[in-house]
Amino acid sequence: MAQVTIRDVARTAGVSPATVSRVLNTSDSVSPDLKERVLAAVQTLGYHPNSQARSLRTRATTVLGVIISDITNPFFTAMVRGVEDAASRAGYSVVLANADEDLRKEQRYLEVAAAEHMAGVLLSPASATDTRIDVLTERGIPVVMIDRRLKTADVDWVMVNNHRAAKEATLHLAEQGCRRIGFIAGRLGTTTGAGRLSGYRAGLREAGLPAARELVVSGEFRLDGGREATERLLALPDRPDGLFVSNNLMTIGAVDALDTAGVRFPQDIALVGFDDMMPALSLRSQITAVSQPTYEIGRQATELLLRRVNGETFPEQHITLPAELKIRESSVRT
Amino acid sequence: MAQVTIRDVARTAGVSPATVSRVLNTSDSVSPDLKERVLAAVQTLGYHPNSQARSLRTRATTVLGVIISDITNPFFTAMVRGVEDAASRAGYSVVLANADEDLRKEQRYLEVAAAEHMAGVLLSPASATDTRIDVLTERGIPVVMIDRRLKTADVDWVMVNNHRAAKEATLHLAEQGCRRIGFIAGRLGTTTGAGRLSGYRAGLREAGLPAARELVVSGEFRLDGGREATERLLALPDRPDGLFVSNNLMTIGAVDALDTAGVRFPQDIALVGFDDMMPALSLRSQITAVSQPTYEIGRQATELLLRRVNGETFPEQHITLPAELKIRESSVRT
DNA sequence: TCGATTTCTGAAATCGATTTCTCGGAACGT
DNA sequence: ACGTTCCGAGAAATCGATTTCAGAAATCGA
Repeated sequence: MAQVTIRDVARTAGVSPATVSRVLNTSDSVSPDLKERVLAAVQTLGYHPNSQARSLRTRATTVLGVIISDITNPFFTAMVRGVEDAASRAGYSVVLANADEDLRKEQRYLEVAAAEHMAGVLLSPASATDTRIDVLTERGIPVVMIDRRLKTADVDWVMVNNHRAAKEATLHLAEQGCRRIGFIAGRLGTTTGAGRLSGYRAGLREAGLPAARELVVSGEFRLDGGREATERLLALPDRPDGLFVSNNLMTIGAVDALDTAGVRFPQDIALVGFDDMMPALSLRSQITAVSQPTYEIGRQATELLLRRVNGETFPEQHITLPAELKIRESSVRT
Repeated sequence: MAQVTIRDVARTAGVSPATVSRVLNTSDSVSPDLKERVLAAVQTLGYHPNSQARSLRTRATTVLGVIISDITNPFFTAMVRGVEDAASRAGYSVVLANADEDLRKEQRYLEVAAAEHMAGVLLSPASATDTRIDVLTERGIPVVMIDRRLKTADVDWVMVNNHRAAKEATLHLAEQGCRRIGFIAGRLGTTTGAGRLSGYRAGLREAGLPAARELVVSGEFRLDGGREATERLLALPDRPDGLFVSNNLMTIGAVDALDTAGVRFPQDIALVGFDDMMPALSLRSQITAVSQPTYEIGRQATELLLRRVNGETFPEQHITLPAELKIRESSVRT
């Protein structure tokens, strides 16, 4: 119940607090005799240093924060695996916070990260323009963006080229003979949402297809958003013959809507998604999708962040990892 | 870059640090004039109190820790939603840690929670017998177990009655005419794993069915674990005619194995799972499953924890929430 | 052998907040 | 009008660690 402090250890070991600290932290030489007494006292008392007191003094912690925008999206949770592995290898712990695509919550967690003096933060911002990371940068806490960029701050990031990947996916649909390709966009306020949309448009242009405004529907990056958007596309007088959905959860919603409407793929409509589906969906049907190296994004972002944390200075880093279009049944017309 | 401290605020406001603290925290009366000057200084300097210094002094934080055993399991992430809502309503922040069913990682995070002096911790222990929460209880940090119990400590918990739910599910399969019901168990070292197994056995007994040892196969609470276990059951000379899978991810693996082997459900084998599947799987086929009130578990556990955090003392609380067997296509024989 | 250097250790300062203690002046009662 | 209470605000102690500083002892060199 009562907190065991360094003074208690010092007293039972018959030394000063300074010596205890030296034994536990520094490589300063302490006589073997005292060292042993200190370690014994630590053992018997069950002493754990108070990390708040420590980091108040040293101005350093070994905790990294990860603020993601949707914890129920397996894309993010897979990425966190990469983060945790890289962090624990370097002796850091990782705490997660779920901003839930909500700017207010996000800001709250950024403030928590600052107040707790976290060593560094990985952030997937809820908005490319409205998210403010000043509260961290002002205090010298390094930030690395993952998956999404922030347009209003110069900062490191690690992600895939969403524009290019979306363009490729669109061209693939065109090659399959699609003439009216519907696009289900996510939050356009994020760089992923916007980048994928512009990639889709570029793909249409390159394929020589007209860009019909009614073929683009946007919604939240969630299952329901995908379902509703698909329903709207299916309600068009001239239905699309191809469909590109720009997020994994939305793709599941889209499949559901297609099933409900009795629209088959790839026969009636060729379907391409973004991000690997949770394994579950692959059971329903093999769905063509842009696959991102999620684990690698997490790992590399963390290693970059740790270099900043350790005080290395180097120009802003922008790491683009390759995304791969995995062509499967849902988009291939025989 | 440089940290703005309470002294800086005090200096620019022309008052003492004590007065600044009083303005910001207490209800102690401060003359309107000074109060205004302090608030102005806080504004212009962009002062954010250092929460480490504060909690070093007050011995209190407003951060709750949630340590879960598998962040990629949507069961847990749904539960976290309930936690976050209840916590933020009370002005607390939530940080997550992923122990990954690994006792060493779990212990590390428990130590982090203790060292960071978190206000309270919600824990879903990796083991019912080997997880040690002393590091928290010794320091007076309240802990509430969620989803899984700990046998070695007297502590509050919130969960469903796994034994009863599993028994009900088994009886349901028996009612559908199954005579040889296979059971895919999860980690038996957890109370959920063990409780579901004992419930299955009780169900067999009550239905008057023999308990064949070879019909029980256990594995990790993961997709692969479910797939492999199912393959082993299908390889039996006398195949089961019913299958009860004790976890959601495992159920997905089981469906995959059944598909691959060309075994149809419910025709060839009646199937029941545990936990709601991620929405994705419901597309594949409507699967009968024991459904848990995940959000409620998170919410109630958090409210319980917050009562402890606020110093209320009351006897150990054990809250059992109702699980519901949702009967769908996969188990119903016509 | 004696002074200079190194090694080890403890006392005290420090990190940034909160809170107790203290004291001067205003308000109050009789 | 005088003594007592109350109130507001600053000085200083405190939380639990690390780190600088300084001094005693031990080691070294000539």
